[in-house]
Amino acid sequence: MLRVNFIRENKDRILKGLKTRNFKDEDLAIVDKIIALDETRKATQTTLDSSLAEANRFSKEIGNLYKQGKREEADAIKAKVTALKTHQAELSATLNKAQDDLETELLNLPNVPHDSVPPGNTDEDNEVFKAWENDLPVLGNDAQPHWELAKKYDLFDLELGVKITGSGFPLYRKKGAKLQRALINFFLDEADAAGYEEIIPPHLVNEDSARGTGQLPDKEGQMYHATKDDLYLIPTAEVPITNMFRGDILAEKDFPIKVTGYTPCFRREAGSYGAHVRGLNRVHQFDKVEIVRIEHPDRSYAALEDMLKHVEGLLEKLELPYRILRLCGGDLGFTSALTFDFEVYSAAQKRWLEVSSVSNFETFQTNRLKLRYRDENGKTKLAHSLNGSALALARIVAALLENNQTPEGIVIPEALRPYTKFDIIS
RNA sequence: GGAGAGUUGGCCGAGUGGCUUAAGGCGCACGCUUGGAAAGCGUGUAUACUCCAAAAGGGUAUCAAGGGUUCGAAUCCCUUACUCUCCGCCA
Repeated sequence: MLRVNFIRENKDRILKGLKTRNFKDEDLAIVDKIIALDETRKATQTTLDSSLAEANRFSKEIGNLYKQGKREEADAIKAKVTALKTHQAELSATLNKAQDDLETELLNLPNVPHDSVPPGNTDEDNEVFKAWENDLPVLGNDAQPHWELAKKYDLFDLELGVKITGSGFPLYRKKGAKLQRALINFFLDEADAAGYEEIIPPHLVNEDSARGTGQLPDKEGQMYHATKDDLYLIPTAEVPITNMFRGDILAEKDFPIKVTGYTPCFRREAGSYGAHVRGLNRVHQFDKVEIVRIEHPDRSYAALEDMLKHVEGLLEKLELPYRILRLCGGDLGFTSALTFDFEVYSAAQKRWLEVSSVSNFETFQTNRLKLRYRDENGKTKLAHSLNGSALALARIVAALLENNQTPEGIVIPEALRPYTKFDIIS
């Protein structure tokens, strides 16, 4: 959520940003609407405040008059206060409505894209920020997609997942289960070595948390909702981790804040179907190690670069062909200012699979979260928040299985062997 | 799940309707003092919104959250959340 004052002061920038996100001309009116609602809110607030001040003065006077035994004078003033209160009730109804309307409109306004965000409508318009310079792996004609390999080596069982839960809930077994555990530990160790504090957060969050990072109301349909207790299953560790700092006022010396955590992620993915969702390409539950940073605004883009380097390092150690995309205006998430997606090449499917998304949200999340810091003048300012997958497992597994298949079995990359304690799946 | 007791500023803690502009203490910051430090003394010490061109200075709201009673609520009433104790269930 953007601040109203920011919108007032940067109207042209906002409009330009909305155009990058392909807003139609008639939809740009939202900006003026927000400013108008805020005018109403301010004017009403001022009137109400002075009326309240008057009533407060009267009340104090009544107390004094009673003490002096001047009951009649006190009663006369009481009547005045009663009259004021009727007016105040109206004003506060107007104020509440203006605030609610303003909030609703603000929730509909996405983040301002960074200047480097390219124009475009769909994922096909994303800019290849860093291409894979080497040759892509070419497998023989007998190469199998990961869902076939999983059957061959008994690595995961989708039918059993269906029996236990439903489609999209894979059950990993044997070396498939061990591979999952190995990857999680590998990713966590790498994040730890890069200075991230490891935490294990709750896997269900309350409504305030879901709102804080922007899952509500934007992506309500994406989350599993435990209605009896009004809790949400987390779609990513970003939600509990970033909300650790909700409402905090940090000191400058607290920066940088770097936190990592492994969690399962639950996503409803309503409406998904077809060949692209086969196997592990798109599932309702997957494992992910997330990295989150809370940064000083001056250093958030340096932090973003640092995070890209970290994710690149992981993919290089896993020896997977990857490329980095800079998301275009049409594909950029609602809350993000700048997002880089990482894709690994799945040689058997002959397509790129998204395995990581690294974003700078600037103050969009921290405004909702009320996550601030005190600057050198003692003034509170909004911090910047960033996060990235480092990494999401299911598709990494898919690519590893496919790319590393040999007649002898699936070869485990060198860096992962200390974790799997086996070199090959055969 | 049942019964009871609680929730006050960064922290501890007083506060049973107007003397609260939330006492007192701790912490923190600055100053005085000191060769330097400690102690001591003094001053200051929340957040949000808002008024003012700005600064200075005002106003409003906030004592877990929301609602109510009252001219007036930290204080009385209702609802919810959370914490603690005991019981039940339980890895």
